[in-house]
Amino acid sequence: MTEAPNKAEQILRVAERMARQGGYNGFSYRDIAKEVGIKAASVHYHFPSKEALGAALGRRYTERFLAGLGDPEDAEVSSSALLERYIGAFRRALVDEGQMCLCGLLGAEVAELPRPVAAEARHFFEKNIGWLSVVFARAPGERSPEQVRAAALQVIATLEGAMILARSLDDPQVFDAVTQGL
Amino acid sequence: MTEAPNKAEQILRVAERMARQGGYNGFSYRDIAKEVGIKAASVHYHFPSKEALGAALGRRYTERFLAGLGDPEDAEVSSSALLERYIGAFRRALVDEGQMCLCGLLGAEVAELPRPVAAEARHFFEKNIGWLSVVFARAPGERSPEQVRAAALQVIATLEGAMILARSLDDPQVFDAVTQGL
DNA sequence: GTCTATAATTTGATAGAC
DNA sequence: GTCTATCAAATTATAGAC
Repeated sequence: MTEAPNKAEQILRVAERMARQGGYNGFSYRDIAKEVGIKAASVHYHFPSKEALGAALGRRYTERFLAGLGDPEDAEVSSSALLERYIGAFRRALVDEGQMCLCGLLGAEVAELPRPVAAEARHFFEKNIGWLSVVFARAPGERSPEQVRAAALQVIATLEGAMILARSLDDPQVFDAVTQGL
Repeated sequence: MTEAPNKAEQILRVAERMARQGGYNGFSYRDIAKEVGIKAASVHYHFPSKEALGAALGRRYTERFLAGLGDPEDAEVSSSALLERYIGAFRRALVDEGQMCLCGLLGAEVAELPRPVAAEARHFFEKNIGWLSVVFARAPGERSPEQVRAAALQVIATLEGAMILARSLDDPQVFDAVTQGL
């Protein structure tokens, strides 16, 4: 059974969905409140400022995303299977949830975001680079740390771009056409 | 000599720069007016609605971007040189101008954009796919139309993602690390 | 924790004078 | 073409009652 989520959790869920459609400026306290079934002032009780809410969204998204990926050092799973798992995480977000990667969208807007929110977007990517670097370091073949990092950056960039393309062209198959190259 | 731009052109320039930093909801008529040196009401004379302004921004950006790429069938230039030119166009936008690709940012926000604006973002990508497909069809080697299109999609996705990553990590070298894989 | 009430500002947009 | 004046609505945020 899924526990009945508390209000803070409900707010985060609703806000995340909205942020992943329209970005940081694409949702308001009133929008969230209406959907959660409370008043905007009550949202401020849980998240005093929008900047705090935005940062909480980014933090939560990063934690959940990384938890879903599992341990990149797991000896039971091959490095190629881990890469497939990584790609699958983005694919699910796009195809099943019908949404953009939260931190991909925030990253695109990063120049105009409050610092704490921008910091969370950056943190998401640093963590993702770390995870993929472990995977690529495990894969057979000789590679320098720079090459490992570059490979990680290439995968992340391709996936974020694939989501943008698939959504702009309104065609989920575009995502698969792009990722077949990974 | 550069001609003194008329007001509509000045508005478009200022608005584009703002949109490429913060997205469609990241600029206002007042912001633009202030920088151009007129009043917000005067901006409405040139662009009656924000949706119309947003669509004009996308159209203009796409035209300028494609014009800068030149003819993909130019026999004087090799297909590999054309690909480098394509990558260079994104690199300049990021490194020299310090900005995101307008349509990459709009594409990320596409789910919450007014239809005419979303249509321009889509149009940008369709045109880019067309341009790159001509280049890849010219390159040596046997490829199906599907493979050509997939290669084009992969390049575009990688470049848009590379911009997001480089900006989020505040490190232009990330762009080069990603594109060395193309 | 949630509410009402309200503040202060910003937003996109229009009417009409010049 | 640009202005002043104005609008209605939306925005983030706070104070204080319950």
